[in-house]
Amino acid sequence: MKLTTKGRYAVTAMLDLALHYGEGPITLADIAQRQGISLSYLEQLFSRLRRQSLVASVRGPGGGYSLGKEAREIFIGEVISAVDENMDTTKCHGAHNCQNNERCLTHDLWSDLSNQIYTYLNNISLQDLMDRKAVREVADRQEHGDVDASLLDQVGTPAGV
Amino acid sequence: MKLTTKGRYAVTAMLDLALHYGEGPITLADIAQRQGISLSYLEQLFSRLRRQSLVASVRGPGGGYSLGKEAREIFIGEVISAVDENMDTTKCHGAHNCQNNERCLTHDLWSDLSNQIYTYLNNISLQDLMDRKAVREVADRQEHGDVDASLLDQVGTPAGV
DNA sequence: TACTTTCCCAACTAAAATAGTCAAGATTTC
DNA sequence: GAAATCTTGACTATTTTAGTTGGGAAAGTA
Repeated sequence: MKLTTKGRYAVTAMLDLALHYGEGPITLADIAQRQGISLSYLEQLFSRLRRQSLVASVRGPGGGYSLGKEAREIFIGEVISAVDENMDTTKCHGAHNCQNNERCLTHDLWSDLSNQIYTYLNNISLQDLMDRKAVREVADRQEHGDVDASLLDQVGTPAGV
Repeated sequence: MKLTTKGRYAVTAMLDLALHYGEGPITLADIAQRQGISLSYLEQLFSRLRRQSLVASVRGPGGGYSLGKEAREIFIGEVISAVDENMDTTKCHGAHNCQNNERCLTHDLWSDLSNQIYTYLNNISLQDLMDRKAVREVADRQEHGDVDASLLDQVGTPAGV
């Protein structure tokens, strides 16, 4: 199973797009700055998101990205699938050849778990996230940039340290 | 989040122990052969399982490993936690400093997902797995070794190919 | 037209994690 | 004392992650 920074970045960036809906195309540079994600890395991710029609792009000055469909029609699972190849936890990716071409002892366990996670993430839309109070608070903070000055010198410190 | 071969191997090996309960200590060599896992790698995993008292060991000839408590008291989540350091999906591992020392946009999403997975895996015991029909079938197959001869030359082929 | 802004794309790379191997040793049984 | 088994730590190859680099193509603006 893969649920890494790649998927987190993709969902975060998509949520950023959703939160700025109505302001015209949003540039990756804006997202990169607001969400603290490398611009070049975002470009890679958006290349995949675009291929899945999850975002639409406009080139040139004033251009940028916007959601490919409505926020309530885009589900987290889709976004993660678009950038990470799979969210399957089985070794054989659904085939039943995990061990010597036969099903391994725990095949169904991982298969069930995958379904569980998949169902969970495919029932949460970007709109659902936007409706959450905590998300709106963070978005507000990012918007007005009223960051406590005492924290500014810690920018760039690895998370979790 | 980490749900990789390491965790899968650990659960599979523990389930093997559970299935052979009552036969005295089981050697890692047996498990390695039955489940197709490298012996040295199993040694690493069991070192951690033993530190968490999930297994008990007996040295010397006739020795091996047995479950540290009853199969119905050992939960999948425990086993995975013992070998993988964490199954958290948040970047900050529960702290709220994901972005510039503040909570990132999607913190709660990953936090909720982690709880979901954690709850799921901590409600399935080894005994539950043993009670599953599919598991018993695979165990039977492994026991009697009646492997289709046409498959034998495919042993060692990478899964999923 | 020239210039700038933006998306687009492919190749490269450093660091970390994964999935092991290898070598030595400690216990116990026979 | 020899063999079987666990125990430990260090080493290693491969893959993945999380980027960087460098070029381009399209579109708007002067």
